Amino acid sequence: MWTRPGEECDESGIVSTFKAPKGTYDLTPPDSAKYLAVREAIAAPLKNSGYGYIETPGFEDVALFSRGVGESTDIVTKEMYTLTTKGGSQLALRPEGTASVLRAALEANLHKLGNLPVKLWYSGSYYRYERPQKGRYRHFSQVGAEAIGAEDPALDAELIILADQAYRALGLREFRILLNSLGDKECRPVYRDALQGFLRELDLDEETRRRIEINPLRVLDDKRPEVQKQLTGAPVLRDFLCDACKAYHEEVRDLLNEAGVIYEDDEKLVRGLDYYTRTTFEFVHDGLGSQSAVGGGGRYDGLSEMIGGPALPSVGWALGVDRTVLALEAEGIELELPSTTSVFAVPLGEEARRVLFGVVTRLRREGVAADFAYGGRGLKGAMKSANRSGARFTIVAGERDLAEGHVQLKDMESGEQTPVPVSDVVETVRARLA
RNA sequence: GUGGGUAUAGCUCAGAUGGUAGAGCACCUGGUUGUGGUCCAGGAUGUCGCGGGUUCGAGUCCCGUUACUCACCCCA
Repeated sequence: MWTRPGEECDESGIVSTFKAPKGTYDLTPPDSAKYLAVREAIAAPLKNSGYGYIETPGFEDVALFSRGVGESTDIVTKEMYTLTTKGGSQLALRPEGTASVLRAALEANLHKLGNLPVKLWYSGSYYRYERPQKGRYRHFSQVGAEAIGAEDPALDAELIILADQAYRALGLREFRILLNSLGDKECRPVYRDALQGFLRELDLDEETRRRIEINPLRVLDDKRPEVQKQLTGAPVLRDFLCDACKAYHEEVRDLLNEAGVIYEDDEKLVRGLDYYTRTTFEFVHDGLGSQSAVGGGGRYDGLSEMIGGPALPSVGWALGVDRTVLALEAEGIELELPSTTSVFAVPLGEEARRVLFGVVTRLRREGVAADFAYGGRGLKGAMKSANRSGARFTIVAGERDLAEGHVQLKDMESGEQTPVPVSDVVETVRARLA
């Protein structure tokens, strides 16, 4: 029994090929460039608005998530990748970013350095054990932002405005912003009771009835028509908001209006993480199929205390990188990514090889993106590589040219080729690229 | 966890009623012994997902299995 590279045999002799694990995928060139650009586009407005970069481990104590995200959520009860270390610690691959970032900020005492709110942004991989489908993967990528330690409607508005700005900068137009307030620890429990009373009278399956007792607000989100039909006339959270929550929410809405950000009030928007209070919002895109949320977030005034910290009212969001890329594709948007290579060198023969390799090295040291025809292909093949590289210029040289002390500099757009002395190549190229 | 769909060349896919595989794109070679992108001519490529069954004969029919995919659920 033999195998090809990337294949292995099991004991029965069956050949299998290694593949990315279920629900994951690899980012490879050229598509990977799009993901980098999306991450950068989302991060840019944050960097420009006082948010500092934070990076936390890919795994945390399980209890951080079960206490933070919430025991009643599917994320914690069904979707975490958990493991026990050799030392007996219970860890989980992070299913979301907020709890980790807050934990790290508390641990580093960032909130004691003065200057609240602490504004942070991050970018990384997250893991949830779910049945994969379009836009939903077991390993996914988010860029997030958190503003910790201030209760100020302008902060809620700022974050929504920055996300809106990021999406618009990417060229997205067909996304919608859904906005709601979930109330606080004063008014939400009253609403919860009223809603439970209403829901218990309905004809629902067992699973949903269980949800009524654990997290009744999420029943409002059920997509099944037979459920939605019964929900007409359900008590609406808006009617239960206390005066403080109402005023806060109105202020957020006013600020968004003044900023010209278009949003929709959606009193059924609840979101699946337990820590949210007051402002919640979601960015949805209708071109993605079932997984329409490209980003979401909200205020989480109680989370810090839930994980053992002081009272630190905070607000944040996370945007899905994978889903944002899907949204771009759905709108047919091609990002204008600059060519990665400016100059491509094609040597003919051994001596030219050494000379041009030196030229390429000098170009790179001068900050010019340059590449080289490796592997000894023929001239034709090397020119093909030059063309594929997207380089504006190709440098060709063989014995004939070197004998005269120059190389051929070819403009790949016009096809024009001119001899340039070897000693002047770097300067000439820099001048013509400028 | 529950349901549906799909699986043929590197990619996208065609192969009514069973008769042992095709297109477009991509790739390679030549036209141009030192020049890409256009054009012309030519060329290579498949255990038809895997295992079993029916049949003289299976890419095609039946059973099983795996993978992928979409939707429910959940969410970024």
